[in-house]
Amino acid sequence: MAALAGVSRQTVTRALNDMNGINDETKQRVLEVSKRLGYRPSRFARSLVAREKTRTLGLVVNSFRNPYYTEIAGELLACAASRNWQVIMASSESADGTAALSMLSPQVDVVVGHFWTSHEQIEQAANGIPVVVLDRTDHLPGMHSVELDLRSGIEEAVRALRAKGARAIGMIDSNYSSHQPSVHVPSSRCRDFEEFIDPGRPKAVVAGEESIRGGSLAFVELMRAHPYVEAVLVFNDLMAIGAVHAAHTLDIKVPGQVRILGIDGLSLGEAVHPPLSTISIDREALAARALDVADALAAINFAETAPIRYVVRPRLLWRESA
Amino acid sequence: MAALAGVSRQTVTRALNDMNGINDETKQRVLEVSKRLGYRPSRFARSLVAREKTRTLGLVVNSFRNPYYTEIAGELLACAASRNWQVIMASSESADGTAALSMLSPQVDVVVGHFWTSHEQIEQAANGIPVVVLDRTDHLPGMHSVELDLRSGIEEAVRALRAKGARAIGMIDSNYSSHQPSVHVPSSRCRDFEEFIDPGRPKAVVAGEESIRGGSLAFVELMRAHPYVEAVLVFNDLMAIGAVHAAHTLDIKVPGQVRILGIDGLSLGEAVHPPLSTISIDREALAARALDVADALAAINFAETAPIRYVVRPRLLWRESA
DNA sequence: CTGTTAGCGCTTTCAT
DNA sequence: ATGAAAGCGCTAACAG
Repeated sequence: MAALAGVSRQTVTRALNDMNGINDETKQRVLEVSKRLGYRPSRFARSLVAREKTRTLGLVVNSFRNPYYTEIAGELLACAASRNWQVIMASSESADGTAALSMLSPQVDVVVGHFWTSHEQIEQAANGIPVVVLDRTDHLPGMHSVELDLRSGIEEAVRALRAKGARAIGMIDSNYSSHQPSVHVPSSRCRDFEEFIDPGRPKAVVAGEESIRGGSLAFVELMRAHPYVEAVLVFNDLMAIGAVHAAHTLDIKVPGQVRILGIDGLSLGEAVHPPLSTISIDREALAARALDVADALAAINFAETAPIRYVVRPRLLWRESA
Repeated sequence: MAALAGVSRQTVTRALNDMNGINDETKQRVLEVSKRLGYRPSRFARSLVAREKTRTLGLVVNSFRNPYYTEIAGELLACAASRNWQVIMASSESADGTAALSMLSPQVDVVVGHFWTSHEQIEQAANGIPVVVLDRTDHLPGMHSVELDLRSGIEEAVRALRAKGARAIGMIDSNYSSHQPSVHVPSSRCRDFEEFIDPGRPKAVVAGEESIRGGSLAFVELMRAHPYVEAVLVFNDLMAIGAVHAAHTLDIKVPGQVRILGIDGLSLGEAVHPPLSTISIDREALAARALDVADALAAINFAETAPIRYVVRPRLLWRESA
């Protein structure tokens, strides 16, 4: 304690926080001693007595390799800063996020993130801290959420592609949910898609890894197996960019021969040729809604409440690839 | 206090942390009451008394739109998790980072980030918290740092491009440091580059915005002004990807007519055609060194020390564009 | 201007 | 198995 080095507890506080009611000379002396001793006030004790407790939000980021997630993280950080929240992040790179969640839960007031596991597992890992689940199309009982109405976007997209003259429409899905590579478990995006396609037609669906390369490979496979397709809906923009590259390699004209439509609305999509058309997700709104939930919970001091739910609607962003 | 609702303080603690030495029945009763009241132990008081204080690192991310920074953030997060650090992030999107720094400083033990301002400004915003400066090529007096020896990488690159037969080598620089668009203030990457180019030759340097689009525009401008260049070093991979696109549009063969070499080593560079050659920065090492500093500081309990400095060397990654 | 007292909300230690 | 007391390191409020 720096108090030993001259004065009393309180005077040290006054000097370090430069409050008034202290002799300038004593202040200098205290500051000097504290520096010499390398003294640092404990942030724990400080926040314990602080009148206005700092509000901290935990964010579980799925992957720092997919710009979709990092852009959401960026939006959330910006939004959080403007609303006076601190953000502690953890990433769950291909794990299910519950590990990250249970690391975070003791340090924060609320956790926001993409979680693909069951309601029960999330609740258990949350350890009593409220969780805001992002981006699920299905609703988890008893959890706050900012959902995504991709279904309506996909319906609109299929209709629009038809209107543009595409007769056979295929899809490149993610193989993420398929634990054995041999059997494909359709993602919910894929299930929505299949529902809006005429049941009569053969299904032209191929799955790949969620990356640019995965999209390329899947596109090649799709065109080999179903050469008749005139439009392809792709699980996300990253894979769609890969598909555009593959089309270029295969010398297939986009959108002349095949229309390619991604999902996400990444700005990266502007960088390929032709620029990627996509079902665009309003990530700014997603972040803002998540913070709305956080603010609402803070207002009632994080007491138990009925789940707060928001839905964000995507919109079609027609660039050139479809 | 849930103690009012039945038992005493400690019994509540015992129940909530399920410690032993408590009747199973009382425990259940306490848990039930605490849930009904929506009771949450204060994380502030908890961390105050915790034997092992949680170590928290602040990370100032420059931009969530440039994968270079998000990938570093990802590496840091992973590395931090494995070494038992929490990470609080703030982003400084195009601001100078001191605002983010001063937001973070009361909440963390040490701050890591890219800072382009002066030593004094950083120190002031840090408010006594140690700072680890990343990626500067110049050294800031009295600050811990993980520096980047880009100079040697650029020298090697210029030499290699010459060896591959490129006679005139141009550069696309960032206009970030130029506050008026009309006068170009060369970045340090650019100054290094110019030093390794024969002083006799006319300088073929053009500056643009740090984005894919900025790279495209700058490439077009460069080829118009200096049609004789046979190789181009680009400020970063994002801009280099733009340059590759522009070359495609202008029908310039890469690497046949012009070799294009980026800086950063983004995996995104694999996604363009031809795949981008680049001066690759080992982001994993960068993150690891930053955490080495943090660990060293934690070991001496964040007392004042002489600056700790690491240097990370880049390596040339020859894919196909150069 | 400075020092003393009283908590912040929890956990640990020691009694019961 | 439970309760009482002490203290984590700080700051607010009051005394001197």
